[in-house]
Amino acid sequence: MKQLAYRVKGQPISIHVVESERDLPAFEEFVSRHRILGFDTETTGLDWWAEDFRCRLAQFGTGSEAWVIPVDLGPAYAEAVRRVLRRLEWLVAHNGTYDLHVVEQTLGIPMEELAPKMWDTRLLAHLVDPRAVKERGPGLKLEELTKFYICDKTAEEVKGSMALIAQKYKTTKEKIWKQVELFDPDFLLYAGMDPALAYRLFQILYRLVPARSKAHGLIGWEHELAHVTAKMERTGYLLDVEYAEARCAELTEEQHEWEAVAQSFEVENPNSNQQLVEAFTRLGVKLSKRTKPSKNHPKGQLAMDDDVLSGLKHPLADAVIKSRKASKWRKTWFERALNGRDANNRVHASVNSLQARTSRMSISGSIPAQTFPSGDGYVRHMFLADEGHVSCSIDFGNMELRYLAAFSRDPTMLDAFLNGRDLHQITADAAGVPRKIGKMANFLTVYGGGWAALMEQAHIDEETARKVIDAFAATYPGVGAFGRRLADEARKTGFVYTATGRRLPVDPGKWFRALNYFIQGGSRDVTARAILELDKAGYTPYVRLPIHDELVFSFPKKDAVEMAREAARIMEFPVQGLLIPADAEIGGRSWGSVLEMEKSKH
DNA sequence: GACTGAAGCACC
DNA sequence: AAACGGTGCTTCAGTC
Repeated sequence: MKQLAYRVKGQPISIHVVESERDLPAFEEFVSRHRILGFDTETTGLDWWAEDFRCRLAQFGTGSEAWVIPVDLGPAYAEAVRRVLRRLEWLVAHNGTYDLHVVEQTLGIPMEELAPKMWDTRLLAHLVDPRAVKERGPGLKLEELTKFYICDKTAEEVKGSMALIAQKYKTTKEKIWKQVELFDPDFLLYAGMDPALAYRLFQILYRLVPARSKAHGLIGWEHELAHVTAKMERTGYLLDVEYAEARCAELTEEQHEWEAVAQSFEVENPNSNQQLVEAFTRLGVKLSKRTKPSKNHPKGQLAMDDDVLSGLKHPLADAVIKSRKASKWRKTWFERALNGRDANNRVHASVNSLQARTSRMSISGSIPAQTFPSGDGYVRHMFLADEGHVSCSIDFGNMELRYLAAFSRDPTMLDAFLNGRDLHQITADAAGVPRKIGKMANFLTVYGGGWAALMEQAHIDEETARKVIDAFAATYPGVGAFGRRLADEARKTGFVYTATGRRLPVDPGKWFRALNYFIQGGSRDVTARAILELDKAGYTPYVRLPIHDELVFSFPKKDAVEMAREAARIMEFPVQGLLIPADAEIGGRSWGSVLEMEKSKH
């Protein structure tokens, strides 16, 4: 047995490293003295679905004592870890859903068995303060939280250690996890500290969760939700490899075609705005739009975005737009999915159930689904319902605006939804503008936007924009009053509380954002509720992804209509007496076909 | 090579 | 009085 020692703010943490099977009884004796322990794993990478994925170390610990078990050494170690995981009453892990995948894939304990007894410090941290470091918050990563809540120096050392180890092995931070010697003392120290820090964070964070959040049962709720989304991650989404590869080839060809055009104007790299500005200046084209001011460029740089380029009506501009797009679409969506697929051609997204500062979920990794182009099925076609299944999408109708109507109690807005009137048209009529602009004004209100934003977005003059915003305020006075109430609360307390008792911090001086946070966070909770209710009804195996106000399903073909109807009924939810309806759309085999089906109806 | 900020673009 | 909220990914350009 190897012993390592570390100090956090003068308090010792002893790390015991099991080196042979003879050490295992001492480890199990340690565990038997505790009901709850911090837990973490070190693996060969993050791709838990890969065939060559291995768990290398498993670590357990209290705030002052940690044990490192080299599970990669043989079945006896894995068996001991399995026994211990099953015996412990509670586990504490940071981003525990990842460890649930690891344990399931490499040790064979189903997620369903461990999930009910796992506490996730990432979820607790979010309930305490959801802000990223960039937003002047504590952040959500273990290192960030360690720095904020425990000790600067420890965070730096632990964070920096893997980078140093990678240097020592003359490799990259990405590859080090596979290459580092199992008993490298630096690696063992890094590994042993993790469960100890998670354990300490748990003790600190639990009592910092707002009483109001606790009273609403948010802690348990978020844990349940995270486990359901982890099951979705595990299921993965079936990839149409042929289709994806064909699109890659197509887009590569397209990109080269347009790059050649750009080169004929002596632009080597269409992604370099510097080169583009030079080229257009050479060609005598006047540029004026600037990007927002920054440190290095106090006046902003000359903008080269789609808006500017398409306005130029120049063959170079056209080529740049098209080559940029072809390359981005291929790399971000098709290649990402192809590279992330498992042996069964399934792709596993990261569904981060509690991510944004407003609590919205995010989806990242191999399926950044929240950003898939929505115009047609070009990208979504690559995802297939299972064999014998069809794709189905169920989305909430007007979720955020209904949520706003329900809580603001504005009579006109409420009436519009209760009696099936066209809200966008009502706003448009009040201002004497086309419906499209009325719609923009409605959404802009949810975001806290004013006339300037409307002017920019709708390409209208200032006078018209002001008129529309004024008309909105006059038509829905309850919305303004509600927004002011939330802003006042934020000004006094620094926070806005959502209907589920979640505390969301608002930046000083930006109190108007309280309304958006309330709506955005509240709407997310309606989707979260739907996910949990669907899980109880046995629907999780059919759910592929949540995307804000939409859930995508794969249903057996013969039962699809009935299952879709039932799922939509489960999802629908009344807030403050106003129903947020859910509408099901069934397509063919591919996700993209749902969009086509929808189009053909209208 | 790693990291960061900015710009750009894809969404709700 | 006046305010466009929230994501993820890629690339460039500059720094360490």
